[in-house]
Amino acid sequence: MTNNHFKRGELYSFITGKASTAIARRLQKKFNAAGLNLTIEQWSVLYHLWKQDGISQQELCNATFRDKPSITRLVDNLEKLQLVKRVPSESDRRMNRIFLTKHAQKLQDQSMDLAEETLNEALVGVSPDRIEICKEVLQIVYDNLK
Amino acid sequence: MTNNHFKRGELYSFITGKASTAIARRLQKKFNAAGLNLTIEQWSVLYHLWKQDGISQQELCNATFRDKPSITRLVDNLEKLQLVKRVPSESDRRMNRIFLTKHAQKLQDQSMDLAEETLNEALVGVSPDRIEICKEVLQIVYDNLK
DNA sequence: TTTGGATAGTTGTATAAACAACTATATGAC
DNA sequence: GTCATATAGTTGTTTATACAACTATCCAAA
Repeated sequence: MTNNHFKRGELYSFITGKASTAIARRLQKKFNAAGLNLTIEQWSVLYHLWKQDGISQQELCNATFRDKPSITRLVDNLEKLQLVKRVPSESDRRMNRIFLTKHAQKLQDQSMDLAEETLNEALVGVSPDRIEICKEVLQIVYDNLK
Repeated sequence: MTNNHFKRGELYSFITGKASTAIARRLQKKFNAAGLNLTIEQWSVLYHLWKQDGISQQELCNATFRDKPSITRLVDNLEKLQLVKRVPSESDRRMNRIFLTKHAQKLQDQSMDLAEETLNEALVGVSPDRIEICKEVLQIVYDNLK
C-alpha cells in the first residue's frame, strides 16, 4: 500500500520536527535553570555513555545518528568541560574509547529526571495507547530511512 | 492522568527527533540530486511564503517556530540566492514584508513533489490510521510546550 | 505632546550539523 | 611481506540555531 494520502498542508510538521524541537528546547531550559552547563546534544552523547561507558566515537556516531565530524567536535567540547576523556584503544590504534569522568557520572540522575519531567509535560492529555502507537510509527519511519 | 510510564530507554528517540532528522536528511539528498540548491531550512521558509506571499519576518518566526535572528539570517541567505526580496512595509516602518521572486515560485511544485515522495518512503508499512494518531500526538506535544 | 513600554528587525558570539578532504592504522589478497 | 582497500578519527568550510544586546519604530497613558 502506498501512502499517497498526504495532503500538502500536513507535510510540514512531520518534516521539520516541530514537536521534537519543542521538547529539546524545553529540556534545554530545564538544564539551564538547574545550572547544568550542558547542551542537549552533549547530553545525548552522555546518555549513551551512561548506558555503556568506554565505547568508540564510531559507536557514538551510530547510536546518536550523527556523522563522524559531529562526534569529534562534541567529544572535543565534552572533554573541555571535563565530562569525558579520550583513551586510545590498545587493541586498535585507530580508535579512541570515550570514558565518563566522575563529574559526568554525577549528572546522570538529575538530567534524566529532567528529561522524564519534560516528556511528562509534553504528553499531558495523550493516552498511553496513543503514545505507544506514535513511538512505533516514529521507529518505523527511522528504520525506513536510516 | 500523569504519564509517568516512560521507561528510561524510551526517552531518547522522542527527545532527539531521530525520525524527523532522518526525513529531513532524505529530503535534502533528493534536493541535491535534483540540483535544487536549497537547504531544508530555506525550503521551510519558502513553504510558508508559497502559502501566503508577503508576510513579515515575525510571521515567519511564528510559522516556522524559529527565533528572530534565525529568520533574519535565513532571509539573508534566501535574498543572496535571489529567491526572496525584503520590501519595507509602508504602513509600519519597523516591518519587512518578504516576497517570493519568480524563480522561487517555479520551485514550488518540484520541491513539494520531492517532499511528498520522501514522506511516502518514510511511511511505508504504516497504516493511515496510525499516521493520523501519530500526527495528532505530535500536534498535542507541540501545543503543550510551545 | 511627551514619554515609557512594546514590537520588528539586526548583529555578535557560541554551539552544532553536513559535506569534502585529509591522516593514520588495520586487514585481506596476492 | 607488500599493496590495495577499508575503517577511525580530524580539520576546513558553510549553514543553521539559540541567546543577549542592540536600533528603530510604534502606540498609548499621562
